[in-house]
Amino acid sequence: MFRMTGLRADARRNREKILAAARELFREQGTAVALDDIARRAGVGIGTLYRRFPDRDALILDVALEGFETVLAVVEAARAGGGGAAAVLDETFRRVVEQRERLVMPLVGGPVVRDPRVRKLQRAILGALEEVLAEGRGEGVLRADITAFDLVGAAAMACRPMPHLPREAAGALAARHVAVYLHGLRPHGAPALPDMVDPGGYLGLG
Amino acid sequence: MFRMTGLRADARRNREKILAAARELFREQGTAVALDDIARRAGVGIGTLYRRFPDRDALILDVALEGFETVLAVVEAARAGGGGAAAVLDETFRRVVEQRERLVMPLVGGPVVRDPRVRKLQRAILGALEEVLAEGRGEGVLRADITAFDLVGAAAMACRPMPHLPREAAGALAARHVAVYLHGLRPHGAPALPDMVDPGGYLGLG
DNA sequence: AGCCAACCGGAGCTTTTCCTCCAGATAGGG
DNA sequence: CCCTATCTGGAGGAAAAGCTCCGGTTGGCT
Repeated sequence: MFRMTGLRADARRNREKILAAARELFREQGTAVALDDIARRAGVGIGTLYRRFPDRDALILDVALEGFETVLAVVEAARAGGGGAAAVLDETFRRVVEQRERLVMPLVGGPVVRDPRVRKLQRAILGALEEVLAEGRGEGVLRADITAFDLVGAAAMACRPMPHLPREAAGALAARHVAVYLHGLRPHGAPALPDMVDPGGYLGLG
Repeated sequence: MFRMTGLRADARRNREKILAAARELFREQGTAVALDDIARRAGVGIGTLYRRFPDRDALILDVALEGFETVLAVVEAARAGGGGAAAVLDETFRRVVEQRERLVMPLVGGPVVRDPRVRKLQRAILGALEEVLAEGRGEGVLRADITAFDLVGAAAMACRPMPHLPREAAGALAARHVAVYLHGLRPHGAPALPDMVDPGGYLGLG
């Protein structure tokens, strides 16, 4: 039989439940949330959580990794879908908003920032977006001074947790925001942007 | 002598230090952060924190209140500055980004949402923005389907904490994002927006 | 079906956080 | 400068969270 990972089926299921609960609670209360609460919301024992994630940072890291993987998959799927650069960006942001509750990249200035797998995913995401931008500039549908970093930042902002709002309202807000932002990316009559500052490394989302 | 509040000078100073530390830590780690940590970062004893803020919710509420007050002041100052609606929005968002580290409205679906002072400030902010929008539509410089709620949401997104980035990089990112967003608010060639969903109450930022 | 390596849950010990209380310090009016 | 109402910091008991360990359960191979 095909094994997705080296884990047994029940273990894999529980791992997913824990990650889902962690995503929710990180978004609602931040990464300082009690691990007991995460286990409780996941419906597993605390021992199960600690077996799979030796400490808080390991859990944060895995949540972040899945988030970055999802983003990369979204960008690649949008590119594979074809169309011009504008269409690719539309599709990318549409899917980012759709999956924003999964895109929890806890934004912690800790071990996550230094993890090589995270950095590799970041490079892949930025690289793919840069290619899209290059195309778009060639087609004249995108202003020239936008960087891939701007786009990742925009995605991060649109994915901002808003746990005080009903889910659909938060989703609608994000979708509308992104629509305006994308429209603002067009070169026609665009005023100059403030200077970029080197981010020096890690990019994080919601 | 003029008393800003009923507090003694040292008490007022410490209150500010505690709020500043709380803002930082809420942004970095979320509202579940240990209150001891907040007192330590503020450089005051834990007793001082508890005397001023009887529990976590009181602290969260006061941080939120100051944030909403700041936003309202920003909007009103921008309107007082004059110019057309577009200029008012430019100025509003410029200052929001400038003060984004102070605009911590913890986004917790708890007591904050129900506090009457918070709701009053929200109404004032939304009301002021609606007037600006009405002007802007009259002048033809703003697309007609944008709501005040969209604008508050945009501000919240731009204020998103990004503690993993150097401060200047995060600021530049926010400023550039807002510039693109504002450009996207112009009606020329704008595609239709997704439908709005009623937020049902509380609005929160950063 | 039968077996066993892998996994589960939570009791329970340790560490941290919560919160109260009060002896000593200080602002600021007279 | 002195007095006192107000404020401070941190010790310390209670409560919660962090973390480990092991008896019992279960998936999945044969």
